[in-house]
Amino acid sequence: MTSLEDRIRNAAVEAIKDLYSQECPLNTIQVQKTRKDLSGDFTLVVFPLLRISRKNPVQTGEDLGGYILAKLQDIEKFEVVKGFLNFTAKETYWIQFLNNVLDQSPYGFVKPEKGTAPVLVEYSSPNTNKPLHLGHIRNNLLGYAVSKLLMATGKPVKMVNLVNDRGIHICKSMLAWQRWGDGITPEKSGMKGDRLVGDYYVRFEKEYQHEVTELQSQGLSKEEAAKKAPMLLDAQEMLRKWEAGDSEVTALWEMMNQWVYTGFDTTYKSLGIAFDKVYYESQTYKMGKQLVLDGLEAGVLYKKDDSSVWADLTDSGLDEKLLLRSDGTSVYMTQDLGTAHQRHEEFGFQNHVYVVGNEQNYHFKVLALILKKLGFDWAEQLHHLSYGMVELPDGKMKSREGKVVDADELIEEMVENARQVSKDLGKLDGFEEKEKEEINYRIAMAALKYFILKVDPVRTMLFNPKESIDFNGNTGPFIQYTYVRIKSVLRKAEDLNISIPQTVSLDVQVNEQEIQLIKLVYSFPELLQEAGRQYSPALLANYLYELVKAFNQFYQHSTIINEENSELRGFRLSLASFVARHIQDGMRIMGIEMPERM
RNA sequence: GGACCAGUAGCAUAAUGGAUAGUGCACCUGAUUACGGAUCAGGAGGUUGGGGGUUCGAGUCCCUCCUGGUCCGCCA
Repeated sequence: MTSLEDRIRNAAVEAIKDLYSQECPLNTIQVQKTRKDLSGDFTLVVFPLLRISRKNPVQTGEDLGGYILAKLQDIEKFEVVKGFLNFTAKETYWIQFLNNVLDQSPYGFVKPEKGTAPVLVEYSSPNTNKPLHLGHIRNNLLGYAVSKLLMATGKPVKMVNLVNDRGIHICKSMLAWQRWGDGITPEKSGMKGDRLVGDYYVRFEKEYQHEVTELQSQGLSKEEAAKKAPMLLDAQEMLRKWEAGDSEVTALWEMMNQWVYTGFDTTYKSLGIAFDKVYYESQTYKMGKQLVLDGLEAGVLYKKDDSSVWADLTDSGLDEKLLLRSDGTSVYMTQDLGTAHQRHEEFGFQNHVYVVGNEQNYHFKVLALILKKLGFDWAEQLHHLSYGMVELPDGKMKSREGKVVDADELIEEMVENARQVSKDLGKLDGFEEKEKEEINYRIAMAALKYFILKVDPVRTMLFNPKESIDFNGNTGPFIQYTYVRIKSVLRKAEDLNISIPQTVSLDVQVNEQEIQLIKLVYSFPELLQEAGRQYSPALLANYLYELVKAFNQFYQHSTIINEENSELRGFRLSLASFVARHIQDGMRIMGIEMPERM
């Protein structure tokens, strides 16, 4: 069925043809939702058409409004306010619309087309030398939600993770563990593996600073001291051994990385995220070299006297970028060129989304430019989903100063808070302990996830632990609460053997709140598409909040079960039941699960 | 030094170039012997960082300045 907005657009084109004898392209007709404080549902903006009509805005609006009203049966009336032509749809139009979507589940989602190339979403991408923190949480939640969002708009998605499991930072942890670990393991210490390894990374930095200070007191400059501290030299030596495949170093590296992975798995599981494929930099860090050599041969790259290889990006207003060191080895950029190429060969992706913080804006700009230089047209299909940092009320997180919000600790803190609120309200009294825990966990994660995802990704966001655990207002638990209340009503209906109709009568007298609710629902499919286009779960989050607010208004205003008119009661039950499913489906995109009671 | 991003009530945030800039928290006032009050209704709070420009119309686009952040490594 063509949407009413589209039919208004088409009718407007015809009207202009008939009334003014002019051709008017469809896309110049602007139809949008009417502001909610004015009467009407759809607004046709008249201003751009004045050139064609050669009349004033009000007269033009009247002309078009009269024509379109006569043409479209679903229009009840129109009104011209200044240069805006506002149409009101008939109530039966909305009820009919509801009837059409009642059985759609999930409503508004587009089924994935078979045989189309996937969208790759790379996210998480942790280093294996320390546990995940709040910044990673934003990354993980965004990556997962965007993936689900794209799936809901009909795109097949592959979620991939690129683990940075090699390099000097891992060697630092390894070295410190070797020296001071005394053979400790996660099992012996009872610590999560990623935490244990992270502690030795911190230990390294601490001891290293001692050495630097010591050297400085012997008269070296700060820079020299930082370069010549024995521990750093040892770590570098360890990295060289690792690259040479030294069996002892490799064994240590494998063992400690494994501890970290086990720890990460726990955190990933708490966050409810997963990947279709995991890449490891230890296996990809040499990639891309051949691409660069090919580029060199083709003359799009160049070699300096010391035989290092560079891309000249000055024609794009950027710098020169190193791609191969003078000893012929790859750098980070080279590796990313290689993995992008490999993934394109492997998946033939239609798009590749990189969920990476905005401090790497330059990197991804350069990545695309170089791929383009190398002759790969699909460079344009790469998209850097750049998100802002998460700051704390007292400023930025700083790993070195220990000013980080640990992911596991934060999650536990959120759960503890949910426990407290549930306990204070006494709503879970009499529930089994296991069930309580599950509910509190869902509430806690809803609070955390929603708090982070409702903010536009590009923004630097402030994470205030005190506010994030708020369960009122524009929060995840508020949305869950609305869902739970609906479910409670539906259970009650079932107990009373009141059935929920599959279709509702067009004759029911609906009220303002009900119409408002249906109109919001009507706008969802387009909103979902827009959220997908913008890679923005925030749009979805804010829609869902609007939706539950509208439902709460309806719920407060009208009785459902106790409504005496059975047709009206049926209508309200169908609407409520539909909204419950709709909320659940929408929240699931953001990785948020609904409790049945709370 | 160069480049990129952001700046919206006390705080946190929303707004395909469209109407009187929405919303939450906090603050004030009301509503219930409840289909679950973790709710709803109402109030107060704004020169959208400053200035200029484009447009019928600018928080949104352009220029400029201010503030904050990030990047510009033979690190990843």
